[in-house]
Amino acid sequence: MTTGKPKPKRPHSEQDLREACVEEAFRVIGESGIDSLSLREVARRLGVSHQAPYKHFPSRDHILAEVVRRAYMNFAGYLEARPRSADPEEDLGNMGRAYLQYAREHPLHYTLMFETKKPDPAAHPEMMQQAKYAFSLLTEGLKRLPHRHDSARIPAELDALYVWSCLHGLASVMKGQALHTLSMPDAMLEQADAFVLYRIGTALGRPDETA
Amino acid sequence: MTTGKPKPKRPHSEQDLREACVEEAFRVIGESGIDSLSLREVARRLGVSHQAPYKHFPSRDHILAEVVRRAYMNFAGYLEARPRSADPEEDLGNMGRAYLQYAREHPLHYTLMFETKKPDPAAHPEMMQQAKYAFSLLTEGLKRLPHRHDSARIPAELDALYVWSCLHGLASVMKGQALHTLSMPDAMLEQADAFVLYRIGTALGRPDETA
DNA sequence: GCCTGCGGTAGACAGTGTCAACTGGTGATT
DNA sequence: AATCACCAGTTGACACTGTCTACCGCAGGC
Repeated sequence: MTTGKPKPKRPHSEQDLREACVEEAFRVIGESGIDSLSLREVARRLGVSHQAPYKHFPSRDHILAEVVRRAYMNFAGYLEARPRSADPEEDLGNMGRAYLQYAREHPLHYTLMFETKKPDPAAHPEMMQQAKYAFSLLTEGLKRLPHRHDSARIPAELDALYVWSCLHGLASVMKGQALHTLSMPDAMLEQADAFVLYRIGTALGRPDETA
Repeated sequence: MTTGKPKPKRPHSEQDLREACVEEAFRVIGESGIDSLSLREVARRLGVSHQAPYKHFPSRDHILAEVVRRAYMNFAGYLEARPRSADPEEDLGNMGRAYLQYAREHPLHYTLMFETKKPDPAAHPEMMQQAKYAFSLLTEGLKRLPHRHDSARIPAELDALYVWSCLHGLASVMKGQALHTLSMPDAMLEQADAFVLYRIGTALGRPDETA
């Protein structure tokens, strides 16, 4: 009887409207950008009333927090799926490449994690849980490095912070089209990833250099 | 006669309403955050009609672009006011310290420059002009460095990009309270600036180490 | 003396997030 | 079995936003 209804999208088959909201939110953000995400738009696309999503999320920030949380999850999964290497040095390089590659291939997710005016981390701890985990991957990788001259004095977390700063800074800078307006030639930009990783290697005391 | 009017603020004495708008916008952003800036609020505070600012700015983005442009100007000025040193190495260190210090002391301006969803750089070239200038300060500083083993092959812009990535990444990471939720102890955070600068020095081949 | 333009006002419109009240159905309690 | 509570969803409002359009007064140039 009611099968003829031309619902805008699938009638969110089961009671998984919450799930559908999050997915649709991702889609909207991907199409129209982060700040043009509106719960009303999401509801409209899902063919439900403008207030329906609020039965599953207390506020706009809460749905955003969930979206960001999934971005962190996705990111951590990507880092873990990097080509593994028995050599800690090389493995860390793989992680660095994976990091920058992720930022380039999934600018949407990356923006969500780091660039977006996030909905107050303190208020959404479950969101930061995933962030913690992703960061721990880097720290663990660094702890596996062969001992360097200063490794006794320098905690791995500090080096993790350094490496993360470099990677995040580069990814962040590359993503914005700032560099094009800074008239940096494309040929140089293509080298950037490899070069920054090279410099990081130097900073950490690449073994084949100190030997 | 009309002196008794309790105008919300000064009656923007001259025809410098445009100027007053920008200043008030800064104030609003400082108080309520970047995205709660509304031209209506600005107009209200200035005691003019909600449409008055639009006589000076075509759109909300245009006033934001002007605000961001001034942030860049302010930032470049701060970098230039750093303690100067005849030694290029030390001078560059001073610049790095100034960079991080600015990010810490003027989080509002820093956010405006780098974290904010900016109003399409391509559409507001005068905004990016200031950005270019600030970046050139760094590049020039690097070009003044004593020649290193690879300075022939590596253009200064690439190293500028590396250094900027590190600095921006660190500043960006430190500004968000992400690190506190990442349970990094305060004592470590206090060392972060100096440590990252130290690592950058190593990466660039600190002279007293290669000698 | 007119007329044009510029800075300002006032009113409308389509959006938005969010609050409040209502509704229909389902599961548990009595 | 009847009742009750709750829960997902609906509708309607409110205040707020950016932006469009029309209006108004007053300056200066012809």
